[in-house]
Amino acid sequence: MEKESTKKQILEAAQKVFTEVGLDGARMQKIADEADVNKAMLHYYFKSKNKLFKSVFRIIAPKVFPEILQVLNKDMSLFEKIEKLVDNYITVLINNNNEKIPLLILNELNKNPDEFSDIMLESFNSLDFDPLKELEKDIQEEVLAGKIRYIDPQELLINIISMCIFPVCAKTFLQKVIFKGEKDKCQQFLITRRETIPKFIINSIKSD
Amino acid sequence: MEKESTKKQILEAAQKVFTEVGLDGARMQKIADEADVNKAMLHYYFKSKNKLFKSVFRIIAPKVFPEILQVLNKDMSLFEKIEKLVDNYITVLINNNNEKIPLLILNELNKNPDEFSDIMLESFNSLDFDPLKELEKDIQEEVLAGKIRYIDPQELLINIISMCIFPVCAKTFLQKVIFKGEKDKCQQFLITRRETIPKFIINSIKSD
DNA sequence: GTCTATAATGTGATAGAC
DNA sequence: GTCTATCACATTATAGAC
Repeated sequence: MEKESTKKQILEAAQKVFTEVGLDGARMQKIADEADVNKAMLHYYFKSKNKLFKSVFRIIAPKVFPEILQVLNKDMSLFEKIEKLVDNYITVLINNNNEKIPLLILNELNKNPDEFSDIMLESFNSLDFDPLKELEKDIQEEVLAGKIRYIDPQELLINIISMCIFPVCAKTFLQKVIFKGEKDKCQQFLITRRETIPKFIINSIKSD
Repeated sequence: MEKESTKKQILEAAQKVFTEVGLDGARMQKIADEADVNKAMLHYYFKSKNKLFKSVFRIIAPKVFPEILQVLNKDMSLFEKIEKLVDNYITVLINNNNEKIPLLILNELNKNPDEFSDIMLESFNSLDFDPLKELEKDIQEEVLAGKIRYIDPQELLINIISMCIFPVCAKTFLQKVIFKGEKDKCQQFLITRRETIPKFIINSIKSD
């Protein structure tokens, strides 16, 4: 019988280290230290570094992608859905534990598509509805009601996600280059995006 | 006297390997093989792996950030500048040699801000004008002319960059999850963004 | 399940001949 | 400047006692 607490400690420590320095940069000893367990325990529970990473990946991947999209299946107007979707993203990504997750996922997906893109797809398919179909339906409705111009649902979704996620991935860059070292202003900017992003998007698609 | 061709071969091979697998994932032997030179040559010319990486970083960083912004200093209308800026980004990023550069930069900037953010800042400061000030001026003009609503220049610039760069970073993900494996459709989508992004932005800021 | 000790390997870096 | 040979070390992984 597994001791769940040890396993959980390892997974949490591993997530921390992997998000900080990536798969290649991570050291098993560092993870063991963070988890406050013996290094041999890592192999006892997860066999290898790669398998440990996969376990972490399976936990974090759905957080920043399909889970947040649940809101698109709710009983709301398109504009409300956009506001709530952005709100969810900013809330999740502002969290210190989560802000480095997107970059880690994009990276490992890029270096090893064969190994990881199926995991992403699985968690996407675990949704009990198709976000793009749902979005298309909402868009059609609002177009018919004369409230918005038509926009391709893929374009809309990708624009929303880009504007939510990219600035978080580029936080270090923004702080230094765009906000000239004023970290507070940068953080404030990211928080304010809860309002500015929906405004920017809705302005773009609403009928004149 | 240095033999320039060898040095150049190494830098090109290093860029290739580093963009593919990152700093930690890269192997000096692999770089030597790609450059078709002896591994000892890498140390002869660049002392260490870290210094080689820094040399590469100094070359690639300006490509995706300050160089492209030159267009903001041209004699064009705000709308024209937006169109040209997006066009430049898509052109550069569609190129196979460049598409993985943004992710590499964001990553190493994140893992080691102290070491790399100054390099980014230097290349930004090498511009002979301030892109944000210039953008602010253009925005003010168009607001006075009644052509657009006011938008914070930082917000505008970051939105543009987000929508140009993020989908390229997330290409593997988009291919698999959003475009269900249809790579051609995904590539077509990225190319079409030359037109859809400016349209999306201009629609958002123009006066009703 | 947990630990120590150690094997097995990979890898950045250098010395020294040419 | 270029090469071969090799060092020195870090790191994943495992064997085996408790």
